[in-house]
Amino acid sequence: MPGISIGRLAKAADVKVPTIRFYEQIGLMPTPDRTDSDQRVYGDAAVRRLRFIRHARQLGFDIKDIEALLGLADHPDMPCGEADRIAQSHLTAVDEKIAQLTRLREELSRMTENCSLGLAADCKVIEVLSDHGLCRQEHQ
Amino acid sequence: MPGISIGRLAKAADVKVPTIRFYEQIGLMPTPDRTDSDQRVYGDAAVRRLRFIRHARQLGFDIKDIEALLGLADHPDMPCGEADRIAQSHLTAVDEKIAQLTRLREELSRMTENCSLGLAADCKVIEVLSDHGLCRQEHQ
DNA sequence: GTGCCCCCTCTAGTTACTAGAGGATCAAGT
DNA sequence: ACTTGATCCTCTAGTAACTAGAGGGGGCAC
Repeated sequence: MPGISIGRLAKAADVKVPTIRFYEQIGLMPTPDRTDSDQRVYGDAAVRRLRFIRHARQLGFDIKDIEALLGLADHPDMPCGEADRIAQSHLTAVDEKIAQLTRLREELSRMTENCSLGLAADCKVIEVLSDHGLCRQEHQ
Repeated sequence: MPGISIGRLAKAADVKVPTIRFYEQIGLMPTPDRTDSDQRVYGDAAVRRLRFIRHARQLGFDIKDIEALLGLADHPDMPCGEADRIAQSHLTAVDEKIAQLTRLREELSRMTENCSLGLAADCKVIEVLSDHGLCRQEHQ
């Protein structure tokens, strides 16, 4: 009675089928039982684990971090400082990325606002790209 | 008299040496002249082109877009609507990315703020990851 | 029994580089 | 002239996290 196919697991966790096989291959998902005809069979634990993974991926955690977080989720008796540390450091990275993209947005916006839509010779977009000195922002 | 090595070009445009060879391989940089001992020799045009590429990459343009922009930069007599279109669509993509990251930031921030630093069993970070329903924001 | 969809494995492709092996060449100092 | 260290060469493989495709087997409905 219990046990769902890889396709049903994929739908249950909103993850594509090849991605599940990939996660199994890299050891992020455990190797499941198989039917006589070699088809994978999953239980509730697999659904929960895969949902956890999917959610963490959507939040931008990389797979190493997810492994660590899953390890903590599997051991509720362990202190969770590590989970907090991972989430905090990811938050910092996201903040930096936002700041960087905001600076780029500025420069792109200036480029396109000044574009005369005339000939390439007078194009601000190309001019700015050609001469870094024309851009006021510093890149890191 | 004229002509610099790949190492000098790398410094002049602030790009790593292997990256230049990679750009040559994919056709983004033209194949340079060589010395008798087969070492690459570059001129001013290469410096300008590589600086253009580097700046565009810093702004997040992908290599296909950079090829198109370089094509326009090489032909100042062409209309520049295409350059504007590329830059505009990249600007839109950057805006979307910023919006998405800002939503993620919110959720991450809520996760870490509520973390009690106690046992994993009570950890908000792990709890939120385990149950998507706990997060108010929708992911796309 | 015959579609049709789902499942299997395995390989290769994506992006934009980066790292390393293994060897040749150059420029400077002694 | 010799040596030393930096720089150059080619080629292969690795990175992250999948995605796509080839080529074939299995299961269920009509």
